[in-house]
Amino acid sequence: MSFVFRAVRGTKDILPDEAEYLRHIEVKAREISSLYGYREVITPVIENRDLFVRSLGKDTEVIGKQMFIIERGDDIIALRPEATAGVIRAYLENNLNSRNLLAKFYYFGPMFRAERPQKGRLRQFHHLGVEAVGSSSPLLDVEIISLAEVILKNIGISGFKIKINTLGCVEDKKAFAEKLRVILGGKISDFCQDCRERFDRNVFRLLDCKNSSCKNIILGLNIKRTDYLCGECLEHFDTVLAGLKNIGVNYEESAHLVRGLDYYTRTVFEITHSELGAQDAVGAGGRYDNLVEELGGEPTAAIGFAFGVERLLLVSSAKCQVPSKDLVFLIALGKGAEAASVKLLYSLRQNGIKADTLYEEKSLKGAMRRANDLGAKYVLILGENELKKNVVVFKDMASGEQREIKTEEVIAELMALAILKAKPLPYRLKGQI
RNA sequence: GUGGCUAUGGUGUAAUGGCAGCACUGGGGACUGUGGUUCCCUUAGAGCGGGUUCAAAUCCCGUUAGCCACCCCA
Repeated sequence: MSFVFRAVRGTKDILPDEAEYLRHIEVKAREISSLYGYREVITPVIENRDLFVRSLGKDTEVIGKQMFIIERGDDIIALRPEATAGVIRAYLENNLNSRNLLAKFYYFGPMFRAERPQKGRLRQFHHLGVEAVGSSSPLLDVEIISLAEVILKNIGISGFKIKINTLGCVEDKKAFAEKLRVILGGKISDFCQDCRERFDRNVFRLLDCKNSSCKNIILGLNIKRTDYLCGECLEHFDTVLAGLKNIGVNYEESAHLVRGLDYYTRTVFEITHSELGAQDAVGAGGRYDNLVEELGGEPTAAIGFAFGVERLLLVSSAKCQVPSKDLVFLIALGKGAEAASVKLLYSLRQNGIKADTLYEEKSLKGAMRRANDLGAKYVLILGENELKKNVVVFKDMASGEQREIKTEEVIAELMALAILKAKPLPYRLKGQI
């Protein structure tokens, strides 16, 4: 083949089969989020770069290496690597905080990170997430985690695992980081190269290093939550766990679970799926009680999570049936029948019946084969013979039975078939049957 | 970002330096205006750029992309 353009590195086309499934996930998630009282917010894909630097943390990898930057004059704009910062920006900019109510949002959209692509890791991918801004109640932590679980179950995904931990409030985090640096500082030469680099950037990361000798050192230190969390944070976490048990959410406590974005505080969680390989988190989230203040608002507690939609798509147990309307396939035979069949085709659609036809000249056999391939429920055949008699042939593909129906009665007869779920469109074309 | 593996019709694959083959899909036919099964015919291929060789899908270098692990994260 000659030269063809290709999708840029790390991006991919979502073709109809997959798109249909993606939208199915989206619709389900919307439905359920709405049941939980969340409403959609649509924020721009581009934001001021500093918004992300401020919220995610300047030393994080996402900020340091992975942002797509657009410079225009003096403006430095970034393609959003995640949505939470933008949602909080919108919340403050539009004074949604002024009513002093809990604000509950959900969102769906593309995110961008210039990472090296891998399975489950794209440069443009989609997040489906929720944020609840304005309460530090542990019941809200429970609600958010439950919501994540309910969405997964309702889109037919099983085999996932919810891991949960608490990082403590900002003061706790700060104190713990200092303490860790003191404890680990002396032994830093025993750690792997990666850990030595992480020591300054994000010392918590040493706690979940996969290197076995690092792991052993950490385990040997026997670090307990009670050593570094304040009473309030401990109580908060206990209430969250009790709340999850109360409504039957299965989780796994993971003392070493940490997050790579600076804004997280207190409860953090991650949902993993074993079918995914190295990039095994299908979703993650947590509290960020400090972020609203960090972005210029009053101190306001908040929590949220996001799913990686493409990762949900990779989970094979998720490949459930997407319901779709049954198709009526119209076959016109010969030039003489063309005008009448076009009229019939448009009338079917006007009446809410999913209908299609063949635009290329084909033998009846070829046309039938196509109807079969498309999974047509019924076939209508309109040729010279039928035209003369003012009828169409109506064939049920499953039973193979067929009969003639008077042209003026076709629409009414088809609409009476409940299986087609026909609902006429409100705007009517002229001259239909 | 680091290390590694891979790249053959639309798809999945075979051929270890010597005629690019198979299956599926697509198109046509057997079956004149009736689909699914079966059978027959048929279209279509080496990511890109160099090099070695009489000869390269095969060996070498570069590049691009995908994948795996790390890193990071959803």
